[in-house]
Amino acid sequence: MKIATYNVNGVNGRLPVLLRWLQETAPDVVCLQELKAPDEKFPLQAINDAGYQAIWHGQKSWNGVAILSKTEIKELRRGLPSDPDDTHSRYIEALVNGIVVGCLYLPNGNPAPGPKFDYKLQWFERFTAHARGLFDRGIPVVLCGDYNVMPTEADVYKPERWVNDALFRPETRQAFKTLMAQGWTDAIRKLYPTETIYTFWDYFRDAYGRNAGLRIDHFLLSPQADTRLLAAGVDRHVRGWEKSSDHGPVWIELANG
DNA sequence: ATGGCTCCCCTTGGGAGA
Repeated sequence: MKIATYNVNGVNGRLPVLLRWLQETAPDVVCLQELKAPDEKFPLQAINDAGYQAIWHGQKSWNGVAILSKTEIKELRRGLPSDPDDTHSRYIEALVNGIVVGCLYLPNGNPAPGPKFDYKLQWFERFTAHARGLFDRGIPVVLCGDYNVMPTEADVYKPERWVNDALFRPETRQAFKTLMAQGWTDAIRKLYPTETIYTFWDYFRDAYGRNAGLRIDHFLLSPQADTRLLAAGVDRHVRGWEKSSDHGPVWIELANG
């Protein structure tokens, strides 16, 4: 069973690239972030025609998350618990094939310090509290998406340039560590502990051509999912396509349960 | 330190992204 995550940076502007990638790699489940579209503008017909069911949580202009699946998908929740006033569409969760799949788009948080950074850290705490509950259920859980965190210096092309950035500040890395301390497995780092692997290359200065990237899209696995991990990777070449997102798709392969 | 590029919007320049 192949599960992928892809920050599309605009689901409608990205539709040709998204469909091409779906056809080429045929994941069973796909988590999308940054739809940048309200619910009524989600391109359901094209996604159905590509062979996927979908649930989505949209928002005009910003954010927005979705889960696509080739098989039956049961929505478990949209939005995180504990802040009904949060208007950002950044989390959606479903049960697919006996696996809980959480799709997240963690806030960027720049500029830091400031209210946006505060919101990022608060969102991170709410997410970590929710993750605790999922972890304690003792079932296969996959939490994937754009975490907007480079966990270590190995995940940044030039760490010294990013020390004051909201994606790499000590508070942000500490929040990620606190989450991981619950017992989650970082799928990419488990299989490739020391390799340089990026999931994002910005649009400026030929960052992709220079491989000046960041690893910010992650797969966290509960122990019951981790024991089924067969493979993981980044579809790096997709970033080189015409009209690409600034992120590349990331995926894992799990053994059948 | 800045700005480079690309997305979105009741667009034509601004906010946000990372």
